[in-house]
Amino acid sequence: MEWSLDKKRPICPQICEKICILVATGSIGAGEKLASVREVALSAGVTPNTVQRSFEQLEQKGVIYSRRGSGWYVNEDIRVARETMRELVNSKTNAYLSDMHSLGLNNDDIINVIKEYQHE
Amino acid sequence: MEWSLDKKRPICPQICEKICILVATGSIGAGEKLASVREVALSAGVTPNTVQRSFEQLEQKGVIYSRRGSGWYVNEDIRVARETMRELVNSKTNAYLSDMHSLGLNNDDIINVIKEYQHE
Amino acid sequence: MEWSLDKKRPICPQICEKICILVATGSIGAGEKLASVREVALSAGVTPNTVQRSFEQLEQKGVIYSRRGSGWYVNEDIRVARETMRELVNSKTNAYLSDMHSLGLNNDDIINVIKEYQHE
Amino acid sequence: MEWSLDKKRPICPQICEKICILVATGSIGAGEKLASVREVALSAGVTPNTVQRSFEQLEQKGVIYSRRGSGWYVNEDIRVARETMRELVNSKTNAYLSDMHSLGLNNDDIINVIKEYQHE
DNA sequence: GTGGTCTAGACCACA
DNA sequence: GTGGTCTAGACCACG
Repeated sequence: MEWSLDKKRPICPQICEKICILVATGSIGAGEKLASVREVALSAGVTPNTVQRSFEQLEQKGVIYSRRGSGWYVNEDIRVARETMRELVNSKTNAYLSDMHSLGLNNDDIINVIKEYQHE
Repeated sequence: MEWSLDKKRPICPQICEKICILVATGSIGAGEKLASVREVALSAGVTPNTVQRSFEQLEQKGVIYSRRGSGWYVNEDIRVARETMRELVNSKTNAYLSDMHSLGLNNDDIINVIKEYQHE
Repeated sequence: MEWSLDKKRPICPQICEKICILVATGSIGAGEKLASVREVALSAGVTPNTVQRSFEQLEQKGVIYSRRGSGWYVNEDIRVARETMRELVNSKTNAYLSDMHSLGLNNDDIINVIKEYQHE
Repeated sequence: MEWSLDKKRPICPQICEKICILVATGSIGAGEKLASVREVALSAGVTPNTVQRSFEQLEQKGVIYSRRGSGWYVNEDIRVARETMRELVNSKTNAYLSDMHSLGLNNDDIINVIKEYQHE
């Protein structure tokens, strides 16, 4: 699995997001078992500690859950994952628009800039 | 001057961006003297230390320069400021689009999301 | 580690130079972890703040880079450090020769002056 | 008169040095009248305040002296100016050699670097 | 008055 | 533990 983490930004939330996407898009099915903390840590090039904390945060959100001695599993109800994804889109879009506005761009400017990028 | 800084985010880059906009849009003319570090600090409600760092970063980018005991001045060539602003827009847009794509949105989705937000 | 800093001159560039030399000469290997900001501050007898600024300046030159919560690491490519050192030598030599020339010394005079000092 | 001051470094000592050289080399003769503070300030592009302080420092060293209502004059004895110049050479050379040594260059290296520059 | 540098100490999120 | 950021306040030389 390719994680392509940005080492300049906090690792933990990045891992949370990646897994959320995998769950929300069905790449990891409901009820399915996740790779072990150690495996994820190895493949992502981070410490198991960090992966553990990511999983715990996802558990708290209700995306996954743990079974002692067995591992981590995707929750049967993946609506939480989808909702989390939607919130991510919202917050990132909000932040982006806010940034662009303070950089002096109006709504039309922003749309144009994005379209330029997409055509490249 | 109204700074309207978001205290939840790093102050330094915010000040850099604000000044950059003022220079790039001509609100502060080429060669013109900026408000002193202490004045900006007072009006922005931050420490002179923070303003100093912001100005130094802008100097290193070639947007402004300092004269000891005299003050900070806008560079004669404001193209640097314009270029810096453009780079900011680029990097932020790149990051945003990259995030949206990894969240599973395609180009049309992104445009739609943004338009939704702008209508609110 | 012995820092032997000259407290009469700005500390920040002195730390930058010392680190640069250690990297350029291989005393700290490529990819290797540096002592923490706090450790360096302690051993050098300065504030962590100052060390932090030094490291950031080295990062911006591409000599080292940081991993949040982990530490500072030497860049894999140490050519940047070597280049930075060479530029330091250049700029200081340029400034020195320029000063000597405006003090009325010609090339031979300068060489002689330096040799005198070295024999002391 | 061409002053070619480096705006990034303290102005006052630069003016002092320039005048010292003019006196020590005889470009301004012993007992001769200097240009007025205002004239120097104008031609050098600095404030009269700065020139005034430079002259006062030179007076304190015994290089020049003032006659109320008349202006500033070179001291009849220019040995002080020559001595001051020599001290400048000494201190700058000391600083330069110290810098080079901390950059890891030995005596031979330094001589070589300087010769390289002079051949350019 | 101005910029330039540093100290001392705090708080935060991250590994 | 680590880096990242900021506050508060000091001192200096310069204009």
